[in-house]
Amino acid sequence: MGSMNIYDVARLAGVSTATVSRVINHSGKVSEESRRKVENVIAREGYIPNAFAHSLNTKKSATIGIICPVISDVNHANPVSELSRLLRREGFEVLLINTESNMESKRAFFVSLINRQVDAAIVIGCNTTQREKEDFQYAAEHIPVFIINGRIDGENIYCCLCNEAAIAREAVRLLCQSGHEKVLYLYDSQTYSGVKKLAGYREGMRAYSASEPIEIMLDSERSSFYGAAEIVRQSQGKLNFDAVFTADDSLAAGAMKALTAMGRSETPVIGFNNTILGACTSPELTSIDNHLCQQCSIVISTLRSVLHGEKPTQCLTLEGTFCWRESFPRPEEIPENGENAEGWSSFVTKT
Amino acid sequence: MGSMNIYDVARLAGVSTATVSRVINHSGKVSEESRRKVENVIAREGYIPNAFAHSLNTKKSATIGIICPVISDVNHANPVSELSRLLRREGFEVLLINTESNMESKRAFFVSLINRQVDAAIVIGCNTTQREKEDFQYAAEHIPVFIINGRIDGENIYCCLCNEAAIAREAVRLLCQSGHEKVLYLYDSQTYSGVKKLAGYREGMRAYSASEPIEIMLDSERSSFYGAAEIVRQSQGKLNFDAVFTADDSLAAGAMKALTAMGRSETPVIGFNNTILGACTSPELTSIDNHLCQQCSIVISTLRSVLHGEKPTQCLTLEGTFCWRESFPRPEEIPENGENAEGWSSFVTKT
DNA sequence: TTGAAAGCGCTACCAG
DNA sequence: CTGGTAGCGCTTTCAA
Repeated sequence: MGSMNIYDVARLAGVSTATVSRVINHSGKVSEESRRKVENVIAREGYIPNAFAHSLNTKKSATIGIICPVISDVNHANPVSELSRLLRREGFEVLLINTESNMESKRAFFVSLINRQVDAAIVIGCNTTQREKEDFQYAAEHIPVFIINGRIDGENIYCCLCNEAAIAREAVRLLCQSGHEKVLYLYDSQTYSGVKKLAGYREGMRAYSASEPIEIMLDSERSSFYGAAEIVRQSQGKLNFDAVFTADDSLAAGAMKALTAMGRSETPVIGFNNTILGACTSPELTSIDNHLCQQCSIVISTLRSVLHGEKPTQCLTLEGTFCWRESFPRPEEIPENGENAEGWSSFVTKT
Repeated sequence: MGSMNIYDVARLAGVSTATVSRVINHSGKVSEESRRKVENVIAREGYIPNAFAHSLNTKKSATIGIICPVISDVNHANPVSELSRLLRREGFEVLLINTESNMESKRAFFVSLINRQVDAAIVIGCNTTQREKEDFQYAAEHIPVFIINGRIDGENIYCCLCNEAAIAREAVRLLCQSGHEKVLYLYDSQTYSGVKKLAGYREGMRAYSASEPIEIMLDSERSSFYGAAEIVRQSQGKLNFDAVFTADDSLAAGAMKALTAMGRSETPVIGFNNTILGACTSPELTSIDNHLCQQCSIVISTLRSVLHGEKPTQCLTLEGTFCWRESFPRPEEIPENGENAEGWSSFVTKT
């Protein structure tokens, strides 16, 4: 049974608990014979050490907390999957907190993680409120905090994000310069990332379009797919747009569904986040990849170095890239004066 | 800083650690004045108790382990989301293990959870191998084990699942009786659930079709969407089928994509698991709902009663239901002799 | 209602 | 290389 402890093992193996501990943790010198005796007893009795007692001494739990807003959203599930894969490889377990909402205060979640002695917290996305900033700084007084696809500056806080504003602006440019200046923008989140995308859209419209921005913010509590479909359907005759750009593929998929039903399937549509949804729709969806997966591996390597006592760069930014599909095929290059739109590789910049 | 312990709080509040402990855990009698003093110190100093030291004494961690094969798969992300929501409501944290594969031995994962003293393990899906069975029974010697959408019998193991074989058989019946007897079945997993669906398909073909089963198992390591699309495309002129039934919506979506490209978009298609994918495709996908979400809440209530020392029913089975959409509209009812195909509600049966 | 003190299971230091 | 032992931070008798 599971009710065996290190004293039992020591007794059965005829050694001290100190020796058993050394064998279990591969620490210190142990004679071949002692090791063999201890390992035999452990295997025979099926002894499993108590990680709590261990951590109480070492002050390390080998556990990382991940805070994510909505794990059922593929944009969060993918990073959680990638992070847990990488963390397992490094010998960490994952304590997962699904906040179920973006805007709620994270204070209690951080307390929960600190209470459980996680070695670090990784947060997927963040907001732009003052409160959010304070919550992160509070947590960072106890444990290092890492942010994927979001940014908050502060001691002991490390971020990795995508320059989504720039690529959103670029998307608008391409839409406009291919003759579609009335770009409808659909979004449903006000996270850091959401704010940046919106800003990029607005900049793009200001720079390249003769018409005013046409933005619609959907209720983030509802399904983005159905919400977007409904909005586009209702826009019939009211809204005057000739292209659609969205903050997420699911919004784009919904919009396309409605457009097709309205006989406007030729309207250019660009989504965001490059999910599998884009391949399922017809026409297939052109989308923007914010390289979440790569952000994860960057964060993990930053985490590793922080836990080793180093002081790595606190904020890294990737550039987004287009994934061209049918809903807006790659346009002939229309270079902006002097600029070159090529080179949207996953180039890493320090800040 | 976080380096404060219960002794510091006791000293600052002018009471003993026992009293502080009582205040924190709302246990035992504490005078109003002592309580106030302690609470003030805790609030002022931002003291966060060490959950490990607590659990070392109480032998309860208020943590549940969830083992799921591939969290980036929406069929697993949804249950994890629902489970974590329900568990949080009950005061539990979640230790998440993403196994990244279905077939690997779960032994090490269980050990990891037991080592971390979780109060119970919830596993999403399971296999049918002898090894799997042994792993579960091993784990169940230490902690109660709960299975969502899978079944393994044994002491201290509790399951909730959907009668997927029955509804798969029913799907085949409806396809056949509406004039499509050459049903192609696409699948890519050999889990308990996968095996049952396949069995249902075979039974259905035996009972209602004049032709032999046409089954293709795809490589589960590859994308099911693209894999299915490729298989169907390659089947051109080789395979003779007039309907498609798949073990998952993503396979169905891929198949439909290929069918449309081949000018066969009128071919009936039925998917499984009723995901959002089905709404994005065109034509929209008829699918089967195995009520995973409901399974989660059943498992959580079972878990609650097990942790309270009760002995609830060990296995509960739900019936699946059809979600009718364009790819195979609800047929006029074609009752089997005497039977009635109505009533696919989420009826719960005991075993 | 309170506090002293003996653990919970394990680690790590120190002496041998 | 080994073992004795004093903690890690908290809970929980048991007496007061």
